[in-house]
Amino acid sequence: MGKAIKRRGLESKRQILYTLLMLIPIGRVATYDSLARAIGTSPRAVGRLLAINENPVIIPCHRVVKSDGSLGGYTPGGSMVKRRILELEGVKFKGRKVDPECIIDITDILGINREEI
DNA sequence: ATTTGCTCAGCTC
DNA sequence: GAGCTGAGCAAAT
Repeated sequence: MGKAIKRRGLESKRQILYTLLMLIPIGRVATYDSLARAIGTSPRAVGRLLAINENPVIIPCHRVVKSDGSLGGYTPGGSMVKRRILELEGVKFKGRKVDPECIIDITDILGINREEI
């Protein structure tokens, strides 16, 4: 399985993105950049995909934050709600930003999936 | 910590 | 086919 991504249409990327989102552990958050690199696109594209997505219930888009730890955007409800959800998940906040320790790289998840657990 | 500029991808005209 | 907008990023101040 090395290359998980192939040059498919948007469909493929979206699918993968959703999967990765669901792979993010509770109490942790991933960055747009990480996801973008994972699926082979740019951070903005990820944001766009998340924005257009219409099932926030099964898609934990709230677990995606900016590289700086800032919340970024959140269409259903706003950043306020996003922060609230994250806190509920157990994510610690450092003032206005997410605690760096709670931010994980998606590649790390894949790594531990292969070695540990 | 805050501000500015740039970049990349998707969407619209 | 060309232009605009944006759920961001990086660098500079």
